[in-house]
Amino acid sequence: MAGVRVRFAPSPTGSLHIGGARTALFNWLFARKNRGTFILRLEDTDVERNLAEAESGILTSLRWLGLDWDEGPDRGGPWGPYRQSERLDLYRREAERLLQAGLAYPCYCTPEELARQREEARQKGLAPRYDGRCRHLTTAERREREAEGRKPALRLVVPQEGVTVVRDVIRGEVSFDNRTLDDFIIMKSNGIPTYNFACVVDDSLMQISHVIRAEEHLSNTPKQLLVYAALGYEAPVFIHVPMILAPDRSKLSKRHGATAVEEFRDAGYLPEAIVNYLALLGWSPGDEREMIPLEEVIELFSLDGVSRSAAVYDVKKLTWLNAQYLNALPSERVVAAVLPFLRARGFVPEDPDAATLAYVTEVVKTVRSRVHTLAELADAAAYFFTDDFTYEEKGVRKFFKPETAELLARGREVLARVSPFDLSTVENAYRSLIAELGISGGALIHPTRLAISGRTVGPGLFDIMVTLGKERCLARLDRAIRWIKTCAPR
RNA sequence: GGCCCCAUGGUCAAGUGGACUAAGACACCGGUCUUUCAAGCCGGUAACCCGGGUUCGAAUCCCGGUGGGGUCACCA
Repeated sequence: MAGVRVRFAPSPTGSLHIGGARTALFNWLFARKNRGTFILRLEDTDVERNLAEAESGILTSLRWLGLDWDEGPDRGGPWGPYRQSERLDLYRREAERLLQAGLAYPCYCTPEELARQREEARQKGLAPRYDGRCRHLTTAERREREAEGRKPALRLVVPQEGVTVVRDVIRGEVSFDNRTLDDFIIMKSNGIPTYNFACVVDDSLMQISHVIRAEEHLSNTPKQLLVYAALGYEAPVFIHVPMILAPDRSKLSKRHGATAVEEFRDAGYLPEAIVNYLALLGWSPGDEREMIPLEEVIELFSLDGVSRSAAVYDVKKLTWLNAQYLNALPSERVVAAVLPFLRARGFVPEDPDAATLAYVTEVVKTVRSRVHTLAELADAAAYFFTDDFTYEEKGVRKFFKPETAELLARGREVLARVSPFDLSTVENAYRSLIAELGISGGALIHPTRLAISGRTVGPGLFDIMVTLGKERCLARLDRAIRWIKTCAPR
């Protein structure tokens, strides 16, 4: 497909949530698949709701997910600027054209008056549409209102008959009776355009070829089509993708727990897993795999595979996929990702040296198959970084008997002589001791695990030992022996 | 409420008139492996919203109903 130009156009009123991320992803995939251009545009025309930090938060989330844009507010591009608040003169120019052509007109009704009109209509059981009362004001009447100091909003002249047909790649032709539409506002009285106007002006001027957005915008599309027609611009191809719903089947919102990309990041999810999961929500490559490398997703991506029905997102599946990635990704990648979590817990310094990094790598390899998130990984690995841990109470009851001290002392003795301190040598030595003592493996292994990790569950004991290193193992055994002698329950 | 979209297990989904006794995955349940917990492996429970058509034949096409969702702002 030649000349594909798509855009993701969030408004900086909050953080990027997974629904927005999925829309951005589909746009990005479509652009990359078709060697097109992915544009980021900020729709910051709502002065009231704009949040100062929101813009950088959204950009950060997008970058973190790996969804890079070719044109955008931070890097410019041939059709900029890419912030609507910086394009006001463009909208005014286009609005003026419409006004001159008689395709738009000033409306002097105040928001209060409009609210009252809507209320009245509702009382009568009518649709709350604007009745067009300012449409045929004479020049004198307009002047009169201007004299009162009224600042007009601008409305589009909408035909009161016929139908507007939206041609959507996924949904086919969707018809809207023009009588269900009204003369909607395109420029607010403060000189700032409304969404349906700014969006069309920008998509036209920025040469957008395909508008890929969530289905909630489907009913906006006939209005926008009317704007395209009035402006004399050709409409792009529309693709309304299914929405992502919360587990209770309602629209995603803050009260549904973690929904923002940064929340998932902070909870220890990998961008690889999130992107993979999101790609599969509302789209299917047609094969049976769940884990698909991004490069392949790009290759396989097609609008044909996008479904029509809304999808409920399932954190459990995301979590499962995250665990899959934790195990499949190169360990260096996992190390890099887990470092912030280790720093936050004070386990590694701000700027770890090569030896520390090598150690973290071993820890990651030892622990990663039994956790689902980076946060869990860091917690599960705590005893690899600090000697300051307590013994799990139920473990103490079960495995730390007075006579255990002697058992651990024997283990320590054997361990002290082990060389080299590698997996097979350590295991062979310990197993020999077990055989010699004529006890079950668990009888020695469980107390030892508790002694060196403080826990009753975790990686294989010998893996822990080797990763931890001889000195720390011996020290911890000594400490446990002392502890049992002084505080073990009788 | 008007308008619009949608409808396969709890969830994501394959399926485009016969190969459907309906795939796969998550979750759940069992088993297996094991020093524990995971992971892995093996197995199991579980779905075509309902009613009419069309057709030799319908999960698949049509109509109606029901259900869910979206949208009706000087928000985007």
